[in-house]
Amino acid sequence: MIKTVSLRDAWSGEANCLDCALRVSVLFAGLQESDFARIHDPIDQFRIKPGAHLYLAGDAGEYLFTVRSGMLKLVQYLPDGNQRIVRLVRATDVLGLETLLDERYQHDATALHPTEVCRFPARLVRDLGRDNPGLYQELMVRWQRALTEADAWLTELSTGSARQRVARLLLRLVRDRQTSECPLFSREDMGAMLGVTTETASRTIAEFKRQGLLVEKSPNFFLLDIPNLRRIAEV
Amino acid sequence: MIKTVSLRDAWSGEANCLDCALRVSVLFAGLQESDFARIHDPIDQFRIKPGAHLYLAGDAGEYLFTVRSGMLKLVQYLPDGNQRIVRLVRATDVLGLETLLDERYQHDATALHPTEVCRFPARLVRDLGRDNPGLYQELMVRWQRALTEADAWLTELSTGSARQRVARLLLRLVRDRQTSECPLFSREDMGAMLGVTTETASRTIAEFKRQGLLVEKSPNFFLLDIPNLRRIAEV
DNA sequence: CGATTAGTTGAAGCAGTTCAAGAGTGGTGG
DNA sequence: CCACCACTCTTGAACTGCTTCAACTAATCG
Repeated sequence: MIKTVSLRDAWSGEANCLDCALRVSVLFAGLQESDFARIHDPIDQFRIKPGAHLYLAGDAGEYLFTVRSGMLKLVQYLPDGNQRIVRLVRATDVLGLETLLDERYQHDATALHPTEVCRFPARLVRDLGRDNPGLYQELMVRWQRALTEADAWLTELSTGSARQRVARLLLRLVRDRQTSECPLFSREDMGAMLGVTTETASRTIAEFKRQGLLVEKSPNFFLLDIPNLRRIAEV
Repeated sequence: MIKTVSLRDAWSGEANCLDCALRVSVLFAGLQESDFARIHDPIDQFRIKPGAHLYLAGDAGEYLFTVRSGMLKLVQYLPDGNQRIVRLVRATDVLGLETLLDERYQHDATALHPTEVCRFPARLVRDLGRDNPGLYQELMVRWQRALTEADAWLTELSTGSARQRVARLLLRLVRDRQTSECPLFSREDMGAMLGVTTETASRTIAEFKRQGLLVEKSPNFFLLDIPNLRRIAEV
């Protein structure tokens, strides 16, 4: 985990929040300039390499994170060691909401692609929230978004045949995007998302490639045949 | 399919929140007597029979509900008509949080057992929230609780063999309760919770009964052998 | 350049599905 | 009050899709 903005830059970090390219869609969207002046704690930025952890389940954290770019997986474990990926988080999503309630992190948060995040203390959110009811509104929106995602994972990605699940996952990855191109991740991760084995994930992807539903532009970067994938997903 | 009872028919009186038996654990826990004086809209209580809907996915609702007793299922549908139960809600849980964000209901909410709920307008929560930051705290707790439940359903109830899933579901139903007795629901619902067919759910329950892991005290009311079920759940 | 890791493919086995039929239960009406 | 219907639960038997185990290839990296 490489720290790209040091504590020393906290003040310019403040300015960064004001000028943040993501500001309209980010947690602090509703804040005024005067509010930002009250941010004394540093807001650090981190650049996370694929495979690196942002935090681990059970960690007593006091920080929330906003994803600037890239993608992370949230992983939970069963007592028998089995793991399950319960959600993916992408740009503008917030991680670690549970720390606002003094809970420990509920998942391992691990980068799948090169990822940039901003880190800020839970206390900061609580302080700002006192005078900014709008911040609570933003928080509720994020919580609900996470919940909707969680429900969708259950209905879409844990129901039906492996073919259907893979197709639905692929479609999900390009949703809200203009292109039908998308980077993929390891077959093992795909299996852990869909509740199938690595081999099944691999076989299904390989089959889709042979059928021309996927074209591999470069290693693990695919072009999707959306209409036909949609047909598979819904049948 | 059981005939739907309209909410009008299920009305069982206006609630007196001040004297509510559940008040310490309910959404309005932190409010003062003076706050309750501001509640002009009636908070109605409803009694819902098993199989009746509280609301349906897509309904434009303006109401939240607190469960007083009983149990409801939250159901989502796939385009192919397949359904999946994504959560169960019980006493002190809140339903319809999404209406606070002006979203439509995301699920069908259907009673599994005889159920009592209190209904209150989203607007009321928004109004009270303006002067009671504590109410937001309570809301966040409920949202996080729902999210934790959703994640657990994925890792516990949609992973592993049918035997494991059924065992985990049963254990979940008696968690936080002093007895090891628990009412069950239809095999069809169990299947929809676990992502297996009705037959598999039935076979597994029948097998557990034969093995003495379950004792049927009365129809669909069981006594659990918790230690041995736990062994099955975790292996 | 050899060593490690991720992906692919094959073959065998099995858990869960599918389809079908019978048993148990509750409700309705003649 | 019993006969009948509707519905859920259970069980059987055949099938199949996924897993398991294993081998091999392709890519990555010190």
